[in-house]
Amino acid sequence: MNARPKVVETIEPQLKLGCASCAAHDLTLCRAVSEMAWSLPRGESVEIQNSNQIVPARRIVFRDHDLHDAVPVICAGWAASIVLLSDGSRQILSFLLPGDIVSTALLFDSRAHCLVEAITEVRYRTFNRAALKANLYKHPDLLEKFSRAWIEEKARADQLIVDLGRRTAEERIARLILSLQDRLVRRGLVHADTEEMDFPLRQHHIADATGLTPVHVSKVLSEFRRGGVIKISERSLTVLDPVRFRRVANMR
Amino acid sequence: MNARPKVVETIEPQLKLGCASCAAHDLTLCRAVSEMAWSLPRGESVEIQNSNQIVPARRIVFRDHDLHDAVPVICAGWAASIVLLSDGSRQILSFLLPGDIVSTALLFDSRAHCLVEAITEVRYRTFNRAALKANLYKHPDLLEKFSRAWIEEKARADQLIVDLGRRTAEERIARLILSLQDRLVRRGLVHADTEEMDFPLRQHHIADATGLTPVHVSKVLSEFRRGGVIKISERSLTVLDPVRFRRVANMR
DNA sequence: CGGTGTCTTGAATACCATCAAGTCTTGTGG
DNA sequence: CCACAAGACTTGATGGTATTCAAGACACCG
Repeated sequence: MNARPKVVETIEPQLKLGCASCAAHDLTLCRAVSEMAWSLPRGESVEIQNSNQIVPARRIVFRDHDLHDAVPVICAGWAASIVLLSDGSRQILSFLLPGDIVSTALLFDSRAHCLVEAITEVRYRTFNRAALKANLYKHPDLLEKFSRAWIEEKARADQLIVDLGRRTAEERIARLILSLQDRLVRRGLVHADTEEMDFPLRQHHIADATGLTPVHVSKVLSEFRRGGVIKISERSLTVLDPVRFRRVANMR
Repeated sequence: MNARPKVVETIEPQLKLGCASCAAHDLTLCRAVSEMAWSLPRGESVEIQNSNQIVPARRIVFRDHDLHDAVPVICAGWAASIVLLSDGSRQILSFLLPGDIVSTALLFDSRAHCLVEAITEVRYRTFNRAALKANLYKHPDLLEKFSRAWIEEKARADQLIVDLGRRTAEERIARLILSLQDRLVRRGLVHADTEEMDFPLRQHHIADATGLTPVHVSKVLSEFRRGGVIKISERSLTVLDPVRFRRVANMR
C-alpha cells in the first residue's frame, strides 16, 4: 500500500468500496442497473457474474471483429477505440473514460467493428446483452440512460468529423483537450481548485485522435506551453488560461 | 404533366403508387411501420397525417437546433446533414438517400444538432416519435430495423472519421463515391447493366463531405477521368474500372 | 442580357508530413 | 546496481499535399 505505482492507487479504493463509489456511477448504466436489480427475481441478474476484469496499460482489451454476448462498461482507467489501417497508421475514434459504455452499438450488434486498447490500467464490468435488452422498456430509467449515452456517443463522433474535416492542427488538439476536460469535470475527476486533471495520453495518442503526426503534435503542444496557456507534467494537465485556450480552440 | 422539370418526373409515380413502390421501402422503417399499422386500433396511427412533405432542391429541410416531435424519413431525393462553422465553412456529416432516417437520435432527442439541406428535390414522411417509441418493443421487426439503421449510421460516421483523419484526397473522394454507389445498389438505384447511377452532387458537396476545397476536388476528379476510371456527365456517374478504382480507394 | 452558380486551370503559398539526429526517461536482464 | 534497449519527446531541415488566390469558360435562369 506504500510504494505502489500511481495507477493502481487510484483504482484500489473503488475495488474495495464497490461500484457505488465510482466517480461515474450516476452517469451511465451502472446506477440504473443497480436500481433495477432490486426488482428482479432472485437469480436473475443483468450483470454477468465475476465480470470485473482488469487489463494492464497498453494492452488490447477487445480485438477487432471480436464477438460479444455482453455490453462492457469502463469502471476505471482510460481506453481508446481504434481503427487500424493497412499501412500501419491508426485512427482513434474515441477515448473511453470511467462510466463509458465501450460502444452503445453492442447492445444490438455482437460484432465490434474496431479494437479497444487500454491507455492506463483499465477495469471494466460486463452486462448481459439479452438481459439488458429485455429490461430496457420495463425500466424507463435504464432506457433513458441508454439513449443519452447513445446520443452523446454520436454527437462526439460528429464533432470529431467536423474537427478532422475543417479545423487546423492547433484547433483539433485544443478541442480534444477541452472535450476531455469537460468529460472529466462531469465525473468529478478534475481538481476543483487547481483545475488540474490526470492526463495519461501519450503524444502519439493525441496524434492518432487528431489525424496528425506525433512530431507535429509535439510542436503544437510546445507552442501552447511556451504561450503559457497549458501546463503538462507528470501525466497531468492544467489549462492555465481557459479564455485564451478556448479562443485557440474556436469554442464559444 | 408534359413539360415538368426532371426531378418531379422521378418522384411523381411514387406519389401515385404510394410508399410500397419506393425503392427503399423494405430497407428501413417504412415497411415495418406499414405492417405494424395493421395491428393498431382504429385512429391510432404512427405516421403523422399529411406528413408527406416536398422540399425543392438546395433548400433547407430542417434548421440547426430545430425541435422535432417527429422522426423524418427520406422517401425520394438526396439530402445532406451539415454542420456550419463560424468562418463560413461547412462539413457534411452524411448524405441522406431514399429510405434513410434523417437521424436515428431523433427517436429519443427532439433537438437536431445539425441542419439538413436538400440536394435534389426531396420528399419525406414523418412518424410520431411517441407512437414509434411506444411500439418499438411490441413489434420486434420495428426494433430490429431501427437498431440496424442506428448501427449503420454510426458505422458510416466512424468510417468518415478514419477517412478524414488518415487518408489522402484521392482516397477520400474515391471512397465517398464507392460508398454512395454501394448504398444505391442496395436500393436498386444503380442501372444493372451499365452500372450507371444518378449523381446529383456538386463538387462543393464532395468538398464539404471530404474536408477538401472545391478547387482540389475538381483537380482530383479530372485526374480520375483522364485516367479512365470514372465517367461523370449529366448528373450521373459510372465507375468504368472498378478494380482500379477500388485500389485507388484502398478498399479490399 | 446580366447575374449567378459551376467547373477548370495555373501560380504562389501554407500547413503539415517526412526524415533525421539527439535528449531524456523507463524498463529490463545481467 | 548498472548497462543497455526501447519508448517518448524535441528540434531543425526539407518536401509534398492541399489551400488560397485569381482569371476565365460555360450553362442556366429570370
